Amino acid sequence: MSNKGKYYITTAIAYTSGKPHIGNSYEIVLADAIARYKRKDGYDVWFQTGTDEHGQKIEEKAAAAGVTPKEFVDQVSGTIKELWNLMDTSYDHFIRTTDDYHEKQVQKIFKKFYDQGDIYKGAYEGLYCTPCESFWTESQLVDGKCPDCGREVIPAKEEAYFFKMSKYADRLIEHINTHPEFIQPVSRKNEMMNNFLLPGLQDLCVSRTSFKWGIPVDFDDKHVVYVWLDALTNYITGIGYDTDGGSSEQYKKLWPADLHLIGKDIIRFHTIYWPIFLMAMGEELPKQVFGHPWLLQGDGKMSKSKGNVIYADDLVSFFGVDAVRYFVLHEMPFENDGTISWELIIERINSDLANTLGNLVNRTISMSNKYFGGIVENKGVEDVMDADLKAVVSEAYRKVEEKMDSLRVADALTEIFAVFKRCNKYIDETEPWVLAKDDSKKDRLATVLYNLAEGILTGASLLEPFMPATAKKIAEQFNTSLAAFDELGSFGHYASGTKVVEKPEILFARLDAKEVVEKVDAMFAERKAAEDTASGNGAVGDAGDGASAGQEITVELKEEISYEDFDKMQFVVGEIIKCEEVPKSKKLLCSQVKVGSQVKQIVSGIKQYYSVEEMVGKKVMVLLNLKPAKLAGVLSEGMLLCAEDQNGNLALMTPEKEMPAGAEIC
RNA sequence: GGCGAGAUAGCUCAGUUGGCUAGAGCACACGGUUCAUACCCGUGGUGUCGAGGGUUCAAAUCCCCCUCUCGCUACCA
Repeated sequence: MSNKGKYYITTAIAYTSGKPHIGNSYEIVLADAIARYKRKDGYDVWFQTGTDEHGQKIEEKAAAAGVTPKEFVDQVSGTIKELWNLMDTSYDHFIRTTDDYHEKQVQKIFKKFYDQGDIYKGAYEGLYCTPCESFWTESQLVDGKCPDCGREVIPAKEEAYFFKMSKYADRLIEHINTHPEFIQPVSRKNEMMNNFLLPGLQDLCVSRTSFKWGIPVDFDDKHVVYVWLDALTNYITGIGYDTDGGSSEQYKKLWPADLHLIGKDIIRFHTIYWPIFLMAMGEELPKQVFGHPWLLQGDGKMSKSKGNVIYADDLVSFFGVDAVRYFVLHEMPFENDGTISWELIIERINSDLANTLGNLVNRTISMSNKYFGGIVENKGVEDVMDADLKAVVSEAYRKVEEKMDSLRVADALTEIFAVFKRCNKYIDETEPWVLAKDDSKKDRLATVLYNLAEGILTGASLLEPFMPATAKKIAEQFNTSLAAFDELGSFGHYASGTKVVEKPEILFARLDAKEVVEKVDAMFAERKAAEDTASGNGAVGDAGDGASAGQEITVELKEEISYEDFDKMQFVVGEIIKCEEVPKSKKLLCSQVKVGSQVKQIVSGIKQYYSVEEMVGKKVMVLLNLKPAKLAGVLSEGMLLCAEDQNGNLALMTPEKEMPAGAEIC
């Protein structure tokens, strides 16, 4: 096999706040298919994945579970690694951001940035906008005020380090413009350009003091490194990068990465911040970042509280690894989100895997046994109708290669299955059962079966990167091994005279949709019941099992305030006497609220949860003396108070007994 | 509000720089076949190519406008 050079591919590292659902697991399978394909295609592949383990959210989750953050992430990271293994993924290195070598380098990188002036300590005067919870630099202020809300900024409560993004912005814009392949799909490129780069990049706050679970800034231990700076560098620390110039041979060989495979939600971090960090380090930029779409659950929104979240390991227990790999790879289009549901998976398995592929192997093996005692021999008795089969089979590799080169993995699979479909058609064309009745056509029959075996094995060899176990099983049934890609252009590499297995193994059994769905429902019901019981006992520790239904909300305590602070705020009961949608806004409702003798106009972002009709007549809790502000051009003279759950659902606060509008809340 | 993407057969989608009777897969119906996992092969669509207008010999494909969906972003006092 020719060596086509190195190929370094990464997935995003998974955040260890809980068990990833099928939408997240999709990425590792996609990356694995590409990695296996490139390996087989003659590249020297390095495939890296791992877990992202720092941050406030993890600190909170660990506290809620009553364990240390490290214990928490050890468990979740272990779960994720098991899941990746279960999916039969062939990663070369699994990095954890809590690994020593990684933490050490992150500290050095941070220091280097600081020493060379890319990172500076945030100034103290007038640079923090409390309501926006945002830090601003002098240059970002508009007329000396917050560029977001236009109000006064006040001295920052906490110091922080900032990265001078703007310093590298022009270089990045230039790079993106001259490397159209850098951001895939291209529609994402425009989003990044129009929303961030062209309007002007803001400096990024790259340290935190509000929590401890992170990599400490070694020269200022009040601070921990911002998780994204920490996480992104895994791509280089994992292969031996050293800030001081002592990078490993492996690093020198592998960097820059050929492909960062990530979800479309984190494209911004990978195409703006990461390249800029690399520029600041003086390293090359990755060749390509592909923000893949998501697999969304079709039958109703996936939600933990409904207990219907689809996990990869559940799917595997029902259908087997390769069926799940096939589904997620096949169902995912290039640019739009894909859909997943139990019914869709069953349909795919039945039509493609059981009918087209499984049955093809089965009938071919059966005929070889029935007619020739299992010996597949090329007697060389050709017919004109063989030409087309051979053409389809021999052309397949080239077609698959073309799709894979542009990362069209789903289309590559379709090309492979075209081979199997052609084989099925060939059986009908040649009618082996008719040939079998005529002794003089014995050699023709043998040739037909040989051609079939050859076609199937070529398809199986192509299928190996996508469904490794299945491909191997097929080869075993034909008592041979899978072919290398560079053999596939010619027809006839299956050794004539090989004896196939006597009893064909069913590769994929046909499934009864109704039966499976019933079992699935039963499983979910059982699981939900078990969780309800568990949460009834007050057990909150579900480390590593994101399927938990009744998750406790972690309440983060804010700074203590005095009674005077509290007394400054004026809460009253208000009655909504009129309400209308704010034109040209997605979330805003504008209410006229009767507060005692006067009426205030208040704008609230609750359109998603309340209709205009529902609002009118409601008695609500109002913060009356909040400084008026304009929202979407409409004046708002106060705030309606709401409760908000972890999913962002809102509920208005109303008095428990009838109270008049204007009643003071104290 | 800003920027962008999309709206094609029951479902999921292809349709290159405008050009022959608008395609594929799945599902469905009928026919054929029996080696095989009730499987495989063949045949079957009168689809207003979201609505309207325009450019052109010719538009799903270009332009304008409208409706709806989605993404990113801002805003959710």
